[in-house]
Amino acid sequence: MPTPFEVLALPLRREILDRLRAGPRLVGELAAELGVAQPIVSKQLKILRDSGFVAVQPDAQRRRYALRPEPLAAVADWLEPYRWLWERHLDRLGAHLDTMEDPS
Amino acid sequence: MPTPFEVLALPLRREILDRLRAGPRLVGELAAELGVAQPIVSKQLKILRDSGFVAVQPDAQRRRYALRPEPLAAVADWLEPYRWLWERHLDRLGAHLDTMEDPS
DNA sequence: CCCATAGATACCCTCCTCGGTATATACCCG
DNA sequence: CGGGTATATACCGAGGAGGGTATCTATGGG
Repeated sequence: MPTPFEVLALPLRREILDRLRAGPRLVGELAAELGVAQPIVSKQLKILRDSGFVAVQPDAQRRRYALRPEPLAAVADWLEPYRWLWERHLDRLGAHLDTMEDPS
Repeated sequence: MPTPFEVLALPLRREILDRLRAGPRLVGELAAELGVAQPIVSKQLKILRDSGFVAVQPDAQRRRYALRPEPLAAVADWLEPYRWLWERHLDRLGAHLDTMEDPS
């Protein structure tokens, strides 16, 4: 199973997630909106599914895909210790210096 | 030039960034800490350099690498519209519903 | 000066990913 | 049931990325 970072590396997968932000979508809807062949969307959705980015709700032959938070939250968590880099307010920097230690 | 997401996809590159959080490092120091051959570290540092994640400060034959904020901030910005997914407080959700629109 | 040290670059080889196309599967409807 | 629709899967081929090793370049020290 790929890491969330590897999953987000492909632009098409990020675009699928962007679309799903506006609400759940069927495979065919995504393919049409993105101008991509359906099997390609299905393949990437499988990767997004396996890595927890999306969930499926079957409805007869239709599959409705929706966002799931966990992997995105994991990426946000990884980013957190870097925040002080661009949020250079002194209070945050001070908090950073308090918690800084050599990552093992 | 690869996107920040593609750069972060490789675990070794993320580990390099993690080390640099504790302060600037020489190439050899990174190689030793990570248990990786020096040319491999150099190659990944070049990618991190070209994509703006790190900056170099030459010192004779030494090269001191340090973190740079921009690409990490860009990833954080991309994540921002997803935050409501896992921070499900009603006020944030309300703010989300106010700004939600179909991404073109 | 010459050697040692630090780092970058070049080259090779393998493996995996991605898109494309064809085909299979599931399900509804008439 | 038969055809059509919606989606998944299989297979292929090309390209690129990553690690390994050898070598080049630059610089300081004896």
